[in-house]
Amino acid sequence: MGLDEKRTALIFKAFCDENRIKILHLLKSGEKCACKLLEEMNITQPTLSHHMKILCDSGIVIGRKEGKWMHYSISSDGIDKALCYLEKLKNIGEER
Amino acid sequence: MGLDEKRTALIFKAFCDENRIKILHLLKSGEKCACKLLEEMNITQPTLSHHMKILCDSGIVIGRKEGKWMHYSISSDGIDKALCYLEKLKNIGEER
DNA sequence: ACCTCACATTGATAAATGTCTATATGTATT
DNA sequence: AATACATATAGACATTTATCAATGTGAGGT
Repeated sequence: MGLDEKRTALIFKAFCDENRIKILHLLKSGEKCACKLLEEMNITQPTLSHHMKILCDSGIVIGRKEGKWMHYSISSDGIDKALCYLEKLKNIGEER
Repeated sequence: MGLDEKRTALIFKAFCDENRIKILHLLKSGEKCACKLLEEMNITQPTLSHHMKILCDSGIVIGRKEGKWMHYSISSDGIDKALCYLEKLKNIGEER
Protein backbone atom coordinates (compact mmCIF):
# COMPACT_ATOMS: atom_id res chain seq x y z
CA MET A 1 0.00 0.00 0.00
CA GLY A 2 0.95 3.65 -0.20
CA LEU A 3 3.75 4.89 1.99
CA ASP A 4 2.06 8.24 2.46
CA GLU A 5 -1.04 6.61 3.85
CA LYS A 6 1.07 4.57 6.25
CA ARG A 7 2.94 7.64 7.41
CA THR A 8 -0.22 9.65 7.94
CA ALA A 9 -1.88 6.83 9.86
CA LEU A 10 1.23 6.62 12.06
CA ILE A 11 0.90 10.28 13.04
CA PHE A 12 -2.69 9.88 14.11
CA LYS A 13 -2.06 6.69 16.08
CA ALA A 14 -1.04 9.13 18.82
CA PHE A 15 -4.66 10.19 19.27
CA CYS A 16 -6.64 6.99 18.89
CA ASP A 17 -6.16 5.52 22.36
CA GLU A 18 -7.78 6.80 25.55
CA ASN A 19 -4.67 6.54 27.66
CA ARG A 20 -2.58 8.41 25.13
CA ILE A 21 -5.18 11.18 25.02
CA LYS A 22 -4.94 11.38 28.79
CA ILE A 23 -1.13 11.55 28.59
CA LEU A 24 -1.35 14.36 26.04
CA HIS A 25 -3.73 16.16 28.34
CA LEU A 26 -1.21 15.90 31.17
CA LEU A 27 1.51 17.29 28.89
CA LYS A 28 -0.62 20.34 28.13
CA SER A 29 0.71 21.95 31.30
CA GLY A 30 4.25 21.56 29.97
CA GLU A 31 7.11 19.11 29.95
CA LYS A 32 6.73 16.28 32.42
CA CYS A 33 8.90 13.47 33.74
CA ALA A 34 7.79 9.91 32.99
CA CYS A 35 7.59 9.21 36.71
CA LYS A 36 5.21 12.14 37.15
CA LEU A 37 3.02 10.87 34.32
CA LEU A 38 3.02 7.43 35.87
CA GLU A 39 1.70 8.82 39.15
CA GLU A 40 -1.30 10.34 37.43
CA MET A 41 -2.16 7.36 35.25
CA ASN A 42 -3.67 4.09 36.32
CA ILE A 43 -1.26 1.88 34.36
CA THR A 44 2.02 0.09 35.03
CA GLN A 45 5.41 1.55 34.14
CA PRO A 46 6.03 -0.70 31.11
CA THR A 47 2.62 0.19 29.72
CA LEU A 48 3.41 3.87 30.05
CA SER A 49 6.74 3.26 28.34
CA HIS A 50 4.93 1.53 25.49
CA HIS A 51 2.56 4.48 24.99
CA MET A 52 5.39 7.00 25.17
CA LYS A 53 7.16 5.11 22.38
CA ILE A 54 4.08 5.33 20.17
CA LEU A 55 3.65 9.02 20.96
CA CYS A 56 7.31 9.72 20.10
CA ASP A 57 7.24 7.59 16.95
CA SER A 58 4.22 9.58 15.77
CA GLY A 59 6.22 12.79 16.18
CA ILE A 60 3.60 14.32 18.46
CA VAL A 61 5.74 14.01 21.59
CA ILE A 62 9.43 14.65 22.15
CA GLY A 63 11.54 12.90 24.77
CA ARG A 64 14.53 14.49 26.46
CA LYS A 65 16.87 12.41 28.59
CA GLU A 66 18.37 13.97 31.70
CA GLY A 67 20.30 11.61 33.90
CA LYS A 68 18.04 8.76 34.81
CA TRP A 69 14.94 10.71 33.93
CA MET A 70 13.00 11.06 30.71
CA HIS A 71 11.17 14.31 30.18
CA TYR A 72 8.37 14.38 27.66
CA SER A 73 6.71 17.32 25.98
CA ILE A 74 4.34 18.04 23.13
CA SER A 75 6.01 18.82 19.79
CA SER A 76 4.61 21.85 18.01
CA ASP A 77 6.10 20.60 14.76
CA GLY A 78 4.36 17.27 15.19
CA ILE A 79 1.02 18.92 15.88
CA ASP A 80 1.57 21.13 12.82
CA LYS A 81 1.96 18.12 10.57
CA ALA A 82 -1.35 16.74 11.83
CA LEU A 83 -3.01 20.15 11.51
CA CYS A 84 -1.72 20.53 7.98
CA TYR A 85 -3.22 17.22 6.94
CA LEU A 86 -6.61 18.11 8.41
CA GLU A 87 -6.64 21.57 6.84
CA LYS A 88 -6.21 20.04 3.42
CA LEU A 89 -9.13 17.71 4.01
CA LYS A 90 -11.32 20.56 5.22
CA ASN A 91 -10.74 22.83 2.26
CA ILE A 92 -12.21 20.21 0.00
CA GLY A 93 -15.12 19.47 2.26
CA GLU A 94 -16.29 23.06 1.88
CA GLU A 95 -16.61 22.81 -1.88
CA ARG A 96 -19.85 20.87 -1.77
CA MET B 1 -11.95 6.08 32.36
CA GLY B 2 -12.85 9.57 31.22
CA LEU B 3 -15.64 9.93 28.71
CA ASP B 4 -13.90 12.87 27.07
CA GLU B 5 -10.82 10.82 26.36
CA LYS B 6 -12.94 8.08 24.84
CA ARG B 7 -14.83 10.53 22.66
CA THR B 8 -11.63 12.20 21.44
CA ALA B 9 -10.01 8.85 20.66
CA LEU B 10 -13.12 7.90 18.67
CA ILE B 11 -12.78 10.96 16.45
CA PHE B 12 -9.17 10.16 15.60
CA LYS B 13 -9.85 6.48 14.90
CA ALA B 14 -10.84 7.81 11.49
CA PHE B 15 -7.23 8.61 10.71
CA CYS B 16 -5.25 5.74 12.21
CA ASP B 17 -5.75 3.14 9.49
CA GLU B 18 -4.12 3.17 6.07
CA ASN B 19 -7.23 2.18 4.17
CA ARG B 20 -9.30 4.86 5.85
CA ILE B 21 -6.69 7.46 4.97
CA LYS B 22 -6.92 6.29 1.38
CA ILE B 23 -10.72 6.55 1.48
CA LEU B 24 -10.48 10.10 2.86
CA HIS B 25 -8.06 10.92 0.08
CA LEU B 26 -10.57 9.69 -2.48
CA LEU B 27 -13.29 11.82 -0.87
CA LYS B 28 -11.12 14.92 -1.25
CA SER B 29 -12.42 15.31 -4.80
CA GLY B 30 -15.96 15.47 -3.44
CA GLU B 31 -18.85 13.22 -2.55
CA LYS B 32 -18.52 9.68 -3.83
CA CYS B 33 -20.71 6.61 -4.08
CA ALA B 34 -19.64 3.54 -2.09
CA CYS B 35 -19.42 1.56 -5.33
CA LYS B 36 -17.01 4.12 -6.75
CA LEU B 37 -14.84 3.92 -3.64
CA LEU B 38 -14.89 0.14 -3.85
CA GLU B 39 -13.54 0.25 -7.40
CA GLU B 40 -10.52 2.26 -6.33
CA MET B 41 -9.70 0.25 -3.23
CA ASN B 42 -8.23 -3.21 -3.04
CA ILE B 43 -10.67 -4.55 -0.45
CA THR B 44 -13.97 -6.43 -0.46
CA GLN B 45 -17.34 -4.72 -0.16
CA PRO B 46 -17.99 -5.73 3.48
CA THR B 47 -14.57 -4.41 4.48
CA LEU B 48 -15.34 -1.09 2.84
CA SER B 49 -18.67 -1.01 4.65
CA HIS B 50 -16.88 -1.61 7.94
CA HIS B 51 -14.49 1.29 7.36
CA MET B 52 -17.30 3.60 6.28
CA LYS B 53 -19.08 2.86 9.54
CA ILE B 54 -16.01 3.82 11.56
CA LEU B 55 -15.55 6.98 9.49
CA CYS B 56 -19.19 7.98 10.02
CA ASP B 57 -19.15 7.13 13.74
CA SER B 58 -16.10 9.37 14.14
CA GLY B 59 -18.07 12.24 12.60
CA ILE B 60 -15.45 12.83 9.92
CA VAL B 61 -17.58 11.44 7.10
CA ILE B 62 -21.27 11.87 6.32
CA GLY B 63 -23.39 9.32 4.48
CA ARG B 64 -26.35 10.23 2.31
CA LYS B 65 -28.71 7.56 1.01
CA GLU B 66 -30.17 7.98 -2.45
CA GLY B 67 -32.15 5.01 -3.69
CA LYS B 68 -29.89 2.01 -3.52
CA TRP B 69 -26.78 4.09 -3.35
CA MET B 70 -24.85 5.52 -0.44
CA HIS B 71 -22.98 8.71 -1.07
CA TYR B 72 -20.18 9.64 1.29
CA SER B 73 -18.49 12.96 1.82
CA ILE B 74 -16.12 14.62 4.24
CA SER B 75 -17.78 16.55 7.05
CA SER B 76 -16.34 20.03 7.64
CA ASP B 77 -17.85 20.05 11.11
CA GLY B 78 -16.16 16.76 11.91
CA ILE B 79 -12.80 18.02 10.71
CA ASP B 80 -13.33 21.19 12.74
CA LYS B 81 -13.74 19.17 15.93
CA ALA B 82 -10.45 17.41 15.27
CA LEU B 83 -8.75 20.70 14.33
CA CYS B 84 -10.04 22.35 17.50
CA TYR B 85 -8.57 19.61 19.66
CA LEU B 86 -5.17 19.88 17.98
CA GLU B 87 -5.11 23.68 18.20
CA LYS B 88 -5.55 23.47 21.96
CA LEU B 89 -2.63 21.06 22.22
CA LYS B 90 -0.44 23.27 20.07
CA ASN B 91 -0.98 26.49 22.00
CA ILE B 92 0.46 24.84 25.06
CA GLY B 93 3.36 23.29 23.23
CA GLU B 94 4.58 26.75 22.28
CA GLU B 95 4.93 27.91 25.87
CA ARG B 96 8.13 26.03 26.49
C1' DA C 1 -44.60 -11.10 -7.38
C1' DC C 2 -40.00 -11.88 -8.78
C1' DC C 3 -35.37 -10.69 -9.73
C1' DT C 4 -31.34 -7.86 -9.56
C1' DC C 5 -28.41 -4.62 -7.70
C1' DA C 6 -26.11 -1.81 -3.84
C1' DC C 7 -25.08 -2.00 0.58
C1' DA C 8 -25.22 -3.71 5.54
C1' DT C 9 -24.75 -7.36 8.90
C1' DT C 10 -23.14 -11.77 10.74
C1' DG C 11 -19.79 -15.05 11.89
C1' DA C 12 -15.22 -16.77 11.57
C1' DT C 13 -10.32 -16.04 11.55
C1' DA C 14 -5.81 -13.88 11.54
C1' DA C 15 -3.19 -9.89 12.76
C1' DA C 16 -2.43 -5.98 15.61
C1' DT C 17 -2.72 -3.76 20.03
C1' DG C 18 -2.85 -2.96 25.08
C1' DT C 19 -1.72 -4.82 29.23
C1' DC C 20 0.83 -7.20 32.70
C1' DT C 21 5.08 -9.62 35.09
C1' DA C 22 9.78 -10.36 34.85
C1' DT C 23 14.17 -8.86 33.38
C1' DA C 24 17.65 -5.79 31.30
C1' DT C 25 19.99 -1.29 30.83
C1' DG C 26 21.95 2.67 32.22
C1' DT C 27 22.77 6.34 35.66
C1' DA C 28 23.71 8.13 39.92
C1' DT C 29 25.10 7.40 45.02
C1' DT C 30 27.56 5.35 48.80
C1' DA D 1 32.00 -2.22 42.96
C1' DA D 2 27.78 -2.55 44.95
C1' DT D 3 23.41 -0.84 45.44
C1' DA D 4 19.31 1.77 44.31
C1' DC D 5 16.53 4.02 41.13
C1' DA D 6 14.27 5.36 36.49
C1' DT D 7 13.17 3.68 32.35
C1' DA D 8 13.24 0.29 28.45
C1' DT D 9 12.72 -4.28 26.60
C1' DA D 10 11.10 -9.12 26.27
C1' DG D 11 7.65 -12.44 26.65
C1' DA D 12 2.98 -13.89 27.58
C1' DC D 13 -1.83 -13.17 27.31
C1' DA D 14 -6.40 -11.06 26.46
C1' DT D 15 -8.84 -7.81 23.76
C1' DT D 16 -9.61 -5.35 19.72
C1' DT D 17 -9.43 -4.77 14.94
C1' DA D 18 -9.21 -5.83 9.97
C1' DT D 19 -10.48 -8.92 6.83
C1' DC D 20 -13.18 -12.21 4.15
C1' DA D 21 -17.19 -15.43 2.70
C1' DA D 22 -21.89 -15.92 3.35
C1' DT D 23 -26.26 -14.01 4.15
C1' DG D 24 -29.73 -10.35 5.04
C1' DT D 25 -32.18 -5.96 3.66
C1' DG D 26 -34.24 -2.81 0.97
C1' DA D 27 -34.98 -0.31 -3.29
C1' DG D 28 -35.90 -0.40 -8.27
C1' DG D 29 -36.85 -2.67 -12.52
C1' DT D 30 -39.37 -6.43 -15.44
